[in-house]
Amino acid sequence: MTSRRPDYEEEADRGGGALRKRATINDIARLAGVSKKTISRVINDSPFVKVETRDKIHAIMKELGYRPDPQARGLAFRRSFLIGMIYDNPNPQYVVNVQQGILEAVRESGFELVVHPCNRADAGFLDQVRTFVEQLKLFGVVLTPSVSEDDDLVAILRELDCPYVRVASVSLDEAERMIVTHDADGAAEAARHLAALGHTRVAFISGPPSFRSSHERRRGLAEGLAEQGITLEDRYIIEGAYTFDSGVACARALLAMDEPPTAIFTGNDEMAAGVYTAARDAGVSIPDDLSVVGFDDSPMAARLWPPLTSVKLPIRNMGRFAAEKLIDMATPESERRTRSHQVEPGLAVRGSTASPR
Amino acid sequence: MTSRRPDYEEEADRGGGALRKRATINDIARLAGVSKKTISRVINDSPFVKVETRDKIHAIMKELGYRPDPQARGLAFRRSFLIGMIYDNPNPQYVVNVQQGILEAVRESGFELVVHPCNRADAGFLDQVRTFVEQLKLFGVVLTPSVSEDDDLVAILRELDCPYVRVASVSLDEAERMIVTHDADGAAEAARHLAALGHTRVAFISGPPSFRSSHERRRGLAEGLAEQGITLEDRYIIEGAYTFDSGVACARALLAMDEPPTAIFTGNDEMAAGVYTAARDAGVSIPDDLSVVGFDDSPMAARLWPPLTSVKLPIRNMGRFAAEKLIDMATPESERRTRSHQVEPGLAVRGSTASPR
DNA sequence: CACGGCACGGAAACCGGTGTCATTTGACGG
DNA sequence: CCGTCAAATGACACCGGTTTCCGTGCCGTG
Repeated sequence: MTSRRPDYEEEADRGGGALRKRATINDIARLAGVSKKTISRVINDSPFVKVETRDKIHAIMKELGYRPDPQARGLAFRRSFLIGMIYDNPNPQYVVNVQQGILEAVRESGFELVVHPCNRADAGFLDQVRTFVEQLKLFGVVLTPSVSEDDDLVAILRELDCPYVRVASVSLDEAERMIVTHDADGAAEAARHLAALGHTRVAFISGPPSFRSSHERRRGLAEGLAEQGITLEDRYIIEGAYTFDSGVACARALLAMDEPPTAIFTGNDEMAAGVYTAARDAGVSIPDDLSVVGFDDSPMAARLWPPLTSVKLPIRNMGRFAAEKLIDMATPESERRTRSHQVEPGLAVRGSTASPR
Repeated sequence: MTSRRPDYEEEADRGGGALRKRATINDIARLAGVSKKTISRVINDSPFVKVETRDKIHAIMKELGYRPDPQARGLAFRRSFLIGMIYDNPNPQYVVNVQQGILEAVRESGFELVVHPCNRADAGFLDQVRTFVEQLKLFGVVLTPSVSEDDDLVAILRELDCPYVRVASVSLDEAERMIVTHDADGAAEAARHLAALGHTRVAFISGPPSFRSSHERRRGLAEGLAEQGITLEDRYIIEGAYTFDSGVACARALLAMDEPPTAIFTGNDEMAAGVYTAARDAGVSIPDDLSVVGFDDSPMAARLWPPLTSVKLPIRNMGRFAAEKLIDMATPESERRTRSHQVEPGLAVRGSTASPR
């Protein structure tokens, strides 16, 4: 039973001094000459309040700078006004982008964002997430890969009656609860690009197999190449971890092969950066000796030299859209602004790809 | 009065189904055969409870998986169990690093982290932050540059009786509330490094003047150079914005000078990456024609080519230390593990610096 | 035997809102 | 003028804890 203890003092003068106490619902009720309940109705936009009454109450609220206490409301509602972001992605760049998007949507909504990293490999993973959601009585959560693919986790969220939106490379749930990134399509586009340049020995450095995206991106690549009559050979498929270091290691292995690939497609830009480093160490020139294509089109892609060709994913928008969907679940359909939440990958062609020698 | 409205339904069946209701303090009291008050005492680690009673109650709590409701406790305490991170840094890499550090400390403490970006240039900036802190009744906040340097903001936090820790380049408050990064020392070390290599025409691309660190880093650079009898000339000082694009623009301007600098020190690594791009466009080779030193030693520094020499700041630890200090404020001094929270900058020397021709 | 500190108990109020259900108000038809 | 019915509002318990303000055994001490 861990618990925050307020430096125990059973009955003591809690200092505090002359804090101008904030107005409460009772104050407003008294001043307006109505009951608490009516104030509550106004707070919650009940249609059963006379317009004049409502306006008058609004005026009083404004004058006193009154804002209902989220904690008290939450206690009664059995629900807080916090949105959670649950993630286990080893790539900080990805995380911060999604987060920015969520914050954009959250900022104008009155909710706040609680971030919660986790590790699916931990023994108590599910319990830990359950505790997080249950204790905070989260209003909803955004799940990013790979936790977004965890059906056990989703089952818990359903049990807890906690709304969620999953960001994933393929659809795993009702459309209402999904932001689908169609990774395979993006990878296929990269494949077509490489094939058009004349590459036939194409390698793939995947992310960890626990990420659905790893498989989707490989599948897309393989299918895109197959369209052009090219085979993605098993010997050219190697498993990374979505980290820079793993990219270096995998690229090293590929470049050391008797018949090394002429192009490497990586599961994300972090690993592509690793390929750059390994190539330099091996005296292999990009793009002359080796073409490289990344995935995500993170800010880093344009900063590398040569600038990295990369499958473009609107990661930030994905976060924004996910949060908007969540917030929409709380908005009456009538007031919901219809907005499109389609995510389509593209390909940003830069200097890291060229025809093989 | 913006407010989350639960799709109004005054009296409706809120679905929910057969949710196994969680145990409350009353259940525990009944089962333990004691009063609520005693349970409350146990929750808050009151010393006025017999050991056996406490153990027995703990056992019952454990069996029922009881966890006191933070919302209810918060309502009574007039305080939540959330820690806020307030930032306005334009560099996402910096933000995500601090955040990771905070999360490390927070994870094992029972608190949760709410992130709150903001913009000091906004008209309602102070009110907005006040609302954030007041509404959430934050347990405490971590302030990062440049909002950490805003005394008006701090005044509000004091008024709201909200504990805070400021991360800044110089001490601005009592030691208990500061994580000081001594940016000037780091910059001075970079200056000595460049001087030792024989550079005399050294330029500085600063961050925005609203960041104290911009001035500190310049000061440190100037002083370090002065030690070696070198002057940091005004014409070589140029103002960036801590962003990649600003780095490109500033470097372009510097390289176009009649007598361009032989070395550029940038306020952060993002801008250093911009210098790389501008140098390439101008046909200037790093480090042969131009030495570059960054600040932060972000992961990107090692990925650039040539790898970037950079002043090393333990950004992640800064976040961790800040959060630990905050949490310490809630821990009785007796139980506080004494830990050192010193931050010392260093210099990671890599391939982007060499003697001028 | 009086006294004081420890370890609790009990009832009620409180924190600041919401849900339930009853009651009042006003407009309208007869 | 009265009955009716929907609209508008109120009284009261409740959400899950904490605090207040007493009490009461129990035990050790002088």
